[in-house]
Amino acid sequence: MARQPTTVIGGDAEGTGGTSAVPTGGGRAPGRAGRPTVRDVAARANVSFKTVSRVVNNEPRVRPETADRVQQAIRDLGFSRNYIARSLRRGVSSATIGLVIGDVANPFFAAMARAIEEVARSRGHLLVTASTDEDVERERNVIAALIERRVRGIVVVPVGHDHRFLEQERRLGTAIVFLDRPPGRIEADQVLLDNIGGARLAVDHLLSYGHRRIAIVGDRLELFTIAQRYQGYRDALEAAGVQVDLALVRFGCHSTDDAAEAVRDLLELSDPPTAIFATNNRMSIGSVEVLADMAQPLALVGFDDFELARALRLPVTVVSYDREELGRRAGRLLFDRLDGDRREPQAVTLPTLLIERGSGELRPAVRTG
Amino acid sequence: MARQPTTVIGGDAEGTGGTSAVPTGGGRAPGRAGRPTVRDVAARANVSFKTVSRVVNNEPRVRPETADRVQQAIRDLGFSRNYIARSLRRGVSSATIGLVIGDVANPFFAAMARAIEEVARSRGHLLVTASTDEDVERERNVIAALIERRVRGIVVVPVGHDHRFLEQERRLGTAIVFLDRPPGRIEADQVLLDNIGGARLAVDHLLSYGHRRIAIVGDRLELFTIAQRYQGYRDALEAAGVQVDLALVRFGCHSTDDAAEAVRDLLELSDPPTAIFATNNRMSIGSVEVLADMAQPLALVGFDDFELARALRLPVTVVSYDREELGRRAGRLLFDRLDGDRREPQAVTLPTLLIERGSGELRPAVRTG
DNA sequence: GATCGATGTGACACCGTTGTCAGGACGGAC
DNA sequence: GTCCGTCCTGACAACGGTGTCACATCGATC
Repeated sequence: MARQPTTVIGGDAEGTGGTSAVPTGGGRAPGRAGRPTVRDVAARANVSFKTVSRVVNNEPRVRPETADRVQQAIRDLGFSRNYIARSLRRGVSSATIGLVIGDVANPFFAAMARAIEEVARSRGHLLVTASTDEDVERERNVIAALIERRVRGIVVVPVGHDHRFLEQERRLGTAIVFLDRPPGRIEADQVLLDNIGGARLAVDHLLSYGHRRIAIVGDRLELFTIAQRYQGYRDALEAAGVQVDLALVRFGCHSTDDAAEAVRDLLELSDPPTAIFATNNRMSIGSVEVLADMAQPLALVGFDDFELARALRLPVTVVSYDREELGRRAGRLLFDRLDGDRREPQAVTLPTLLIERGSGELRPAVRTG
Repeated sequence: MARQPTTVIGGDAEGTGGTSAVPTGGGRAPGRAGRPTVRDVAARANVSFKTVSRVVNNEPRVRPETADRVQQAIRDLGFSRNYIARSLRRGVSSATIGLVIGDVANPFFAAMARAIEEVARSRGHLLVTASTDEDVERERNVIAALIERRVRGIVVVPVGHDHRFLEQERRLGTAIVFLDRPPGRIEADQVLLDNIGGARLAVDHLLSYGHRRIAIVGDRLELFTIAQRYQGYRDALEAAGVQVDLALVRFGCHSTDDAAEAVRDLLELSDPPTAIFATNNRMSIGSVEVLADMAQPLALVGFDDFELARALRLPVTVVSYDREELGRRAGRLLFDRLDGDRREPQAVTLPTLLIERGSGELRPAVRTG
């Protein structure tokens, strides 16, 4: 190792004064500046550039000795096939698919991204992941950017409610699969979760432990998944002959703090709930922070599992599901389309599962009014 | 909405029998099959295809009326510029950069990915993210795939210990920045964490609370970051005049369960530790699961913060740092290079920070031997 | 009225591959 | 020796844009 690179701790990388360029190293570089092309390799191996192409693509009908010479030249020059030119010529775009999600840093999306990447990898494709921050305009921009780059397909967790602009794209050959939320105003492939069934599972569970006053805490009701879970909540109560008390319905919470606040507020009611259904993991976490400090905590079931749910002071019972499977199914559907599947748009709905950990198995406390 | 898409719950998407193709819709499609090109637009707008190119690129010197006509034709045909062709001609690759990490589903990597994506976005670039699963061969394959696609630069959290194969790529114009771990056998830009300093912070903290028998629990010592943290541990002890007791040194744990096992084992020693330094968040979680059940828990400081660390039964004191900043710095360094920065390879090291939550502020229990 | 510069547009080559087709070398059958 | 088929190789167009250069038009200037 020649010498240590300049070190800068913290701060805004002060210049080091040095202006020496990165050493250009030994003379392997091809004649012209820039990357070696098939022609450079051809010249070195004394063949036509078409023959180089044949070798690179493992086409038959190349004499072994010729192929060896070409391979050697490829190694000598550090040639790497230009996928851009290849894609252009082939008409089909680079072996790349796009993923449009709310935020990669959110574990929910990250798990799906990983699963889709895995499917893509098994098909020799790379994955371009773009975050929308749940912003409709960004969604459109990002999708346009992916289309300009001619990705072969796009998996999208949609934000907007009008995706007609994608209809034409689909006709032109870009496969599109909607994930976790349905498309707006077009028919298209979609992979969703059984939100209604999952919510029913949660609420039925609480009902079976004797609860009748069950609160629901959730994010914005405009979000498809949240609306669905509310639906399931109402269905379960109705089926049990319990009337929905709107005083126990709290939507519009976004952060864990919002949820904690809502729960504290519920506890102040003259006729407080005995159980809480939290419609996503942020709601669960916010709720459990309040409940865990109580001598006789309310029961709690959350939708969506989260790491450490079992390590908390009050281990949280949740409605869980397979995040990876969601991504995997979307990925498979996408590649099926690319393989020429021409069936009518498919809608896949994945099941949920209740995991008992304690918080959901608490019985209503005896009223000490 | 015409009719509901076919619904399939769970299982392996049984065929629906239907074979009707997605309707091809109204006649807007260009003359030939496939996507409209500049030539199609030109024909419709009665201009040369070069003029279309001018309009698309906002070049000056196009009469407004002409531009309007072209814009209209673009809308009519649903034209989207082919970035692949553009890239080929421009010589510079599509506005895309690559990110090579262990696993997107790991929150540590996901946070960095998000930060890098944000930098890329502000520069009009998209991000291709690829996971290596910490496998050396996959690392090489993935990097080769990125290079074939001519990404403009690559940020890599390296696995292997020999990256000489990248030296030539860098000469040929691909910017490369190493993140979180240093490159092997080449000099290159790198953004690292102050692992040694962070470990000293943790151990000094425990020493200041009176601990002398401090155990260390960690993953494989071959991992750069773990080795560095071990170094910091030894430095701190040495500076305090405490000799390292190898009985308290436990490496090779990978899962949280491994860590819990190691901690239980440490407790069985005839002269057990009074405190534990966990070298990453899995180790912290495994340790805290054991400690939280003790009447008089050992003190614990972990390296790397994790969600809910404060909501656990025993809130965990950690050495934290800014994951996003790690990614951001790497992204900025990358784009600086793409902007023509020719300084010698830079090494940025980011600082760490101790967050007190309780577990690290426990004093040694009085021996009741 | 000729000259000039600015403006708007088009013709054409080129980026680095792959697809098509043509053709030379060689061996076997007649 | 001729013919044919197989095997190997090369010439050239094409993919869909961008860069360069040339040219037509037009108003201003002397």
